[in-house]
Amino acid sequence: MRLSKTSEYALRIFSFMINDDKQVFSAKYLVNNLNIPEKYLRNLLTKLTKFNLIKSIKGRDGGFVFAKNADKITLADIVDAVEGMDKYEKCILGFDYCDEERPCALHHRWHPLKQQILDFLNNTTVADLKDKEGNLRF
Amino acid sequence: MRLSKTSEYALRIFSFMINDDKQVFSAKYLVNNLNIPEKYLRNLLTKLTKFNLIKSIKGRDGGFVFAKNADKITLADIVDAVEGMDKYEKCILGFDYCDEERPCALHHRWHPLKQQILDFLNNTTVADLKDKEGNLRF
DNA sequence: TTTAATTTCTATTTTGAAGTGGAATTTTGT
DNA sequence: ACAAAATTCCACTTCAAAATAGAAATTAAA
Ligand code: SF4
Ligand code: SF4
Repeated sequence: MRLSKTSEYALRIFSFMINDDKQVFSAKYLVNNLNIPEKYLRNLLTKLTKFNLIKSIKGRDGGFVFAKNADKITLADIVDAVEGMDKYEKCILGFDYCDEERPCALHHRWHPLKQQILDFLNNTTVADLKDKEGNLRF
Repeated sequence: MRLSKTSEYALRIFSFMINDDKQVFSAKYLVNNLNIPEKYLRNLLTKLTKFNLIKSIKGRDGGFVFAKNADKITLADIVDAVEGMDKYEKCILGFDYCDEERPCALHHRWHPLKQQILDFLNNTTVADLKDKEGNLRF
């Protein structure tokens, strides 16, 4: 699998937030803890805000909080906001259209696997990223 | 899944070749049948030649043929030649390293799926792309 | 031997993702 | 009111993938 780098960044932001005790996460705090270029991370946070995945609190002692409950934010939501999910729903051979009636030679082998990937992205939520054993990395 | 566009092109080349009766495929013939920019396709063909997946026959009436039996060419071989398989073996969160002892929060859910994808790429060969029902698209 | 049909080489341009820079704006604590 | 701490906005740069361009080299048919 190959998500865009920006999607990886975004997932790591949520993975970090759900596993940290803080309530409000300032950009500075995230910069210090995630290994992401400062400016790029700040832009990304703004972007995620616009897609209503996180909320921003401006001004002193401000920062970012989840915009909704963590179990309502799926990985697909995040990827979709950042780079769009379209690519992942399309053909592996890059054809313009896809006719289920007359599929390409890879269809039978690829389709079930692709479906599993989409299910994974659609059904895994940020809440699922919470470390329950206190042993994980994020 | 998201292969690079160039990998998609490459897969389509092989998918087309295995399903066409011709023995030798000139670049011109491929250009006419695959929807790929001419110059880009030509460059790609020489690249695939260098990786010994196809062989080139120069001069008049020349073209390209499989360099080995189609069931010895895996999808992973093709992707690896074109863009490298590294990315697909790495972490979904983009961490620099991956410690199996202390994995990230997604590991348990993602790893089996990733393994299936790698198996798919490693075990599917060009021969598998052959249309046996005379009904497929390529 | 000539010629036409090919592949090959080297270089450049375009495009979109990733990354950077700095000023403007908002809000809260004091 | 003031200043500090934060987000937001707009513009620019860098980098790699994708696409393009044209000349050179190779070969076999006629
Ligand atoms: S037929 Fe299936 S595998 Fe082939 S391009 Fe369409 S969706 Fe993809
Ligand atoms: S722990 Fe597993 S899922 Fe997480 S980065 Fe490593 S390989 Fe990927």
